[in-house]
Amino acid sequence: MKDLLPVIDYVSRYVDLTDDEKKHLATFLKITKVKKRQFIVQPGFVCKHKSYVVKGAFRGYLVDNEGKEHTLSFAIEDWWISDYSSLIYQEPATLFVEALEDSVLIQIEYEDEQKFLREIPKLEKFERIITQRSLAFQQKRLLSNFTKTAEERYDEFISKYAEIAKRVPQYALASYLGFSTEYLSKIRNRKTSKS
Amino acid sequence: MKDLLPVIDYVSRYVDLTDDEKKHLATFLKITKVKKRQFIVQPGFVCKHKSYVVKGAFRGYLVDNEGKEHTLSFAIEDWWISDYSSLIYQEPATLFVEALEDSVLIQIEYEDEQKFLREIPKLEKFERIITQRSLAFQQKRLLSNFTKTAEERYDEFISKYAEIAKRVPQYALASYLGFSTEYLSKIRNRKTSKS
DNA sequence: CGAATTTCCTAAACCAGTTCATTTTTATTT
DNA sequence: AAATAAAAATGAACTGGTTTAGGAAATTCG
Repeated sequence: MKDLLPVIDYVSRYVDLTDDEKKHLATFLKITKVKKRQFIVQPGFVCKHKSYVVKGAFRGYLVDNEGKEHTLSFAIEDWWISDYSSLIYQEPATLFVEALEDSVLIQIEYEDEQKFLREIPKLEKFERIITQRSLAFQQKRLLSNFTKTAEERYDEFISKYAEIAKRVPQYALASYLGFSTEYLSKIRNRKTSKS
Repeated sequence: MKDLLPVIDYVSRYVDLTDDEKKHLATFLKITKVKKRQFIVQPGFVCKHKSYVVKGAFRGYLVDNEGKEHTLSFAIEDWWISDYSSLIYQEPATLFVEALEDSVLIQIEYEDEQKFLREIPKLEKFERIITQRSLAFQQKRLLSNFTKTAEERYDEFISKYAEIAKRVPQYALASYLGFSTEYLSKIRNRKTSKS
């Protein structure tokens, strides 16, 4: 139970749970350890879990027809990650979700989640709120892609998510921001020569 | 009540409501008529409603620093529209939401929604599900922007949303797909000269 | 440790999509 | 039906970001 506290606490930020409810919720959680470069989601397989990062770093990405990678999301400590589409529709994933470091996760299985949403209706509210926030976040990202240049998006990311930028490889960052690694080098070069 | 049925039916697709609950929900809904070119959301003002389109067409867009427009969403009959960020955080909107035709809406006020979510907890589930679906949709759109060329995105949109493509102005469609109107003309030209 | 693999950087040619300036077509209003 | 405004088209010059191809660092792992 003690190891599962991070998720219990996370949920408690959004809804008040009784001790019984916390214990009940805990029975649905399980700890998973993964090594660097290991996949927790792969295209073709239905995504079975929603994962909370206790320790480590992850990256969710798609490989397109030309073999190019496009990063959809990162997750470090206290973030969640999965192939959202695959999870909610329980259809084969299109994304890879890969550990960028040796990591520790707390996972919730899809079927279990459906079960406890029925048993603890309060958690519906939790789900609704965090989904709404993800949606608002995604909307901002889409707009940022439309309205800003590559360099502006880079600057924005560095200032908002310095910690993530430090920990993930640069090709991953470039593919998250929507441009090539070569161009990222160019940007960085421009900056260091300026200052 | 009869005029409000479209929304009651919409909600009923996702959760089972008793007749009493339906009546209760109906008390929170109101019909609004708007003329073409009228705004239902404007930057600087807090977005107060979530709107369901009974009749007509809308477009949600942002105007960036250079004065360029970027369309985030369209809505025709049986779709919802609002400035989602502004609504859930109750902070000033960044988007315009404008009627593209004379239209009829059913609106839910923010405070009322908070109230009925408390009074009819079943509706939390409804909210969760539709928000999850919007999120999955947005994710696909982001990926499509990353992985596909302008022309591919155009083709995809035409085949998935023929009805919308027919009804909205082309500059709106171009700014939704993330390129200039001039380029959209070019694409269309390429197509007609081919066939 | 040392070899292999992964990651990062550089530079020149190139192209998808933009910008600018002007014209034609289509809606809207009186 | 004319007048005006809004939307769509066209073409030439341009640019932000890609591609290709190479070499230099940095990690990983036996």
